[in-house]
Amino acid sequence: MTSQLRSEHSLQADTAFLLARANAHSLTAANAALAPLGLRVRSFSVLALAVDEGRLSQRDIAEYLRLDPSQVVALVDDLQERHLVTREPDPTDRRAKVVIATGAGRKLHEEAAEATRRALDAMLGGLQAEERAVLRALLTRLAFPA
Amino acid sequence: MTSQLRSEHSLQADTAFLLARANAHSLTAANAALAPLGLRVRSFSVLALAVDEGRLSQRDIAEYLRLDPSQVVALVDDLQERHLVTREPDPTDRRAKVVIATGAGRKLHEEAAEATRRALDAMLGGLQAEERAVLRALLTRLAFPA
DNA sequence: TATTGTTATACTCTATAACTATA
DNA sequence: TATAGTTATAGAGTATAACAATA
Repeated sequence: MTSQLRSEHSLQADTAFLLARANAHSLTAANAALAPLGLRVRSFSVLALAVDEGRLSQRDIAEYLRLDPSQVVALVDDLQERHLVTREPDPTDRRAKVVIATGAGRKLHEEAAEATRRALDAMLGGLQAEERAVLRALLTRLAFPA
Repeated sequence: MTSQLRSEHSLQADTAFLLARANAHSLTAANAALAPLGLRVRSFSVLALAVDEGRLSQRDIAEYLRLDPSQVVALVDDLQERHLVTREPDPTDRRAKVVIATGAGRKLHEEAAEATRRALDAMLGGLQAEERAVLRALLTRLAFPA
């Protein structure tokens, strides 16, 4: 790659481009870290929500992860076949199914969370703790616009 | 969506997740802004590099955009068929082809850059100028690790 | 031997429409 | 009439291997 690739290009000043490239790095690292556990970023994300206490429906999960509800079906199917989550009926709405992690699911999630944390840490290695906090705060506002 | 989706979840503290969600918003907005011009984010990015003075080869473009060289072939094919770019032989390496924007390509790029700028502006609406600069600086370091 | 562009192929992700059962 | 989950399908994006021309 020529040295010009690190500067002088209009895309370099484009926040959307930087966001895409940073995300691509992050995705690659996270998927590599999760592969030995049989997970990918998306299945890990669903598992993480199932571990939390929110008792989320598939619809909730779809909205939170910006996925189509039909995609969540396949992700939950996979996790359920591996006995990592169960679909429980929502007592207040018989249409809805709440996704809950099993004991095995919680255990795997712990390992997976640690693996992704290490991968992210390596990627953020050049940033001070305060810079990381600022980045997280700014990204939160972009990720969840008012 | 329940109110719990805005907080209390482990993913909420995960910078990689925030990066992915912010990027998804950004991609959706940019693709929508580019659609009337017959471009998508990836073809726009290739066009933008062709407009710059770097005289980049397809290999350079692939590396910069984190694409496989074989994907750049298809993107350049499309732009070339629409007479927005040309492939010029590199005098210093007969294997390589330099991708250069035509006059029409430059004109369309100008419109497209303005459209994406507006879309990004809407997305960053909640951020002050200084916050935007900080975000851009931090993302640059993640996008182009030393 | 290694690299550039290319073709081919398979897999993942994204987007949409339609169906069923419930609300 | 609208919503939750599901099925199906097509298009976009990602990843890999192999080949010809050239370095």
